[in-house]
Amino acid sequence: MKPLVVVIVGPTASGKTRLSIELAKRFDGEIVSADSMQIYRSMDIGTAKPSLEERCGIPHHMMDIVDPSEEYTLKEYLTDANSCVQDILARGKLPILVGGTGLYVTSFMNNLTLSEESCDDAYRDSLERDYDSLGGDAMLERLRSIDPELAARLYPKDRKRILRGLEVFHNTGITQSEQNRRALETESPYEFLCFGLTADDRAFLYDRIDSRVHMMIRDGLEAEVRAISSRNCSRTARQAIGYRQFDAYFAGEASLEDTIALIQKESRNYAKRQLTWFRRDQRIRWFAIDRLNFDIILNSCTEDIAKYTEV
RNA sequence: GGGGGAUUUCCCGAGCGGCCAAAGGGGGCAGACUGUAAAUCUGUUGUCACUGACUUCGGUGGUCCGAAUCCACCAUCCCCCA
Repeated sequence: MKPLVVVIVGPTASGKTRLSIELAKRFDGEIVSADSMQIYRSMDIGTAKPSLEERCGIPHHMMDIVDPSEEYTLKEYLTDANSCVQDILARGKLPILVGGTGLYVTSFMNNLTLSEESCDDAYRDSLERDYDSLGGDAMLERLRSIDPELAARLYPKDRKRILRGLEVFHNTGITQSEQNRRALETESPYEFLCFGLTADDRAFLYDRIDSRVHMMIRDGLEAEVRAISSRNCSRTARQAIGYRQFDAYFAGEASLEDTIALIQKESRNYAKRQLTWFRRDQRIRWFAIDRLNFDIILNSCTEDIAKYTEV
């Protein structure tokens, strides 16, 4: 029988952290974060990292492992998270993968294995310059000549994916389409029990998001962002919601009130995208946080896990 | 008390007699997305029996073959003079 990994997903502010900690207590588990921003040190308030008290002594992995000045990508995540999980299992504990970064979670569950890629910053810069001067259509054509399958799926405006497609081929010598096929060939060595948190009433979730942003401000988000933005952030860390929105405010071009509203809005939009991503995954067992109270959800999850561990 | 301006679909905002269910933006909704993913991109957004019909552009009543667009009155808001 494959070792069990419990997975908890859902949009921001749906209560993943709380559920994961309670489950960890019950099953002697350890948390493996699947969050692309909680990876970063000193980005605590804005990424809603659980405090030490909240963690209740439960070990949390894949959090605070990288400095904001460093880039961090899927490839690294998969290697790091895998060794975390193996380590936890080796110690006889239950790994609980929890996070809202759909790409990370899905890739982990599907045991995506990516080939080595040597980074070429000069090439990347030249691609960006070409895109800006030649335009999206020309770059999409360029991609079509090496990876027609990928190009067929993209629009000229999708700068990021077009350039990434070209870059991957340049760095590895194999097209992204081909690699994606190969990457999915091996099945995961783990058995997953996957729980999803959602809300039947979207407004309910959005209210929680809005008030959570207010709490972050109250807890000192502004100072945290100030401290970080004085250093140079990597292009991945810079993408975090709750941080980049302060730029206009610090430049004196926006009020704090507007900044808060912007962060709330972007968080809501993000939650919507997370839901869209996770909704298509048939392995997830969903719980509506606005219909079921926390204990009911916790007990359902507990039963499911117990069922698996007894066997 | 007198003079001028405004009122548009969820919001902002264009439209100034037919090509207007009404540009554009925002927001919403839906979707895609397995190598920067809290990123990036796409579709949709009056109603319905949906290649057509119906109800919308503050209200009422007119002019006209035809009005969101012109006229009259009413309502509300803004500005200027007193």
